[in-house]
Amino acid sequence: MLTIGTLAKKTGTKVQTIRYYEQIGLMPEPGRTEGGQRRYGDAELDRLSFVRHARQLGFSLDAIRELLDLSDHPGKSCAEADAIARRQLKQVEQRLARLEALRTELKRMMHECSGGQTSDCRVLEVLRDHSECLTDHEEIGA
Amino acid sequence: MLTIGTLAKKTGTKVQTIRYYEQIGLMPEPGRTEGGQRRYGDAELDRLSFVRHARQLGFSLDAIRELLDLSDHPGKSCAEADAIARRQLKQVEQRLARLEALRTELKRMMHECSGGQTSDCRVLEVLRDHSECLTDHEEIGA
DNA sequence: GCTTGAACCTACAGTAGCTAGAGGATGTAA
DNA sequence: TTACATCCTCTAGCTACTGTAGGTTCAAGC
Repeated sequence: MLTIGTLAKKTGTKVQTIRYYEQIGLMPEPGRTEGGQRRYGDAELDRLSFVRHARQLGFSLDAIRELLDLSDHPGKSCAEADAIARRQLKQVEQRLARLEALRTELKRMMHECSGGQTSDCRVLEVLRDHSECLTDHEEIGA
Repeated sequence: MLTIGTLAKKTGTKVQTIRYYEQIGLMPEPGRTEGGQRRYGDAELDRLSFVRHARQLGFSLDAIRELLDLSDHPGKSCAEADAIARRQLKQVEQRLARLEALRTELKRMMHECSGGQTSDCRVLEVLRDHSECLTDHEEIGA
């Protein structure tokens, strides 16, 4: 039986985050001691590891909920899990593309900075001059 | 004199976002009509364009505040603006590296998916098996 | 058995950067 | 004058946590 602190350490999670996951129904309500403290078993350790691993791969909590559901029903089609992963990959690739564009523009901007006063600063000038801006009001999801 | 809606359209911002920027002090309080509606001039249009452009480049609102401050004081050293941009570039490159790693792992995961039942699903299996996880409890900022 | 102190508990507030909705007032064109 | 798009304020919500206050429980050492 693990305390919440031990579980936190084993999974690289903060204690509050575990309680938060419980609150939003991602983790089950665990057993308690007489005094009311949470105690966890291996099932919870596995589940939390799954969640954390998926988070590290950038899956949203909603996507993780779906994945956990699939995982809980071994008879379901693998295609759904694959679709979720595919969606995730697409998102990652979109972000990559945008970040690469940002890097290019940032580098260009800085490259032209003369090092003088802000009145001559290319960094500020580029930001000021939206006519040089190539994007057409796209949002940034960083 | 521009209404808030026109300003929003011209800069690709939502009306609520402009009011939000005013609320947090990023945009000045504009003049009002007798009836209390906001009216904007060119200075505000420029400032908002600057803000949006910087946001598109991934700068945080705090960083933008600093940049605006530098922009308002033409005598200050350009080095500060350069440092902010450099910090931003570093962050972008860190995110890029992480996203690239994610893409690799996602692809590997999906590549091995057989398409059968979830009980044999590699996607779920990889997520379950944290021994295969190469990262050591790093957080994801995606 | 008693003390001590780390770790636990709940509840609430705060973070970034918006976005959405309710319910009502204003501006403008026909 | 009337219609209706747009504006106003205020409040709450979103994601995914994180932090704090004020109090309780557990386990180890004496």
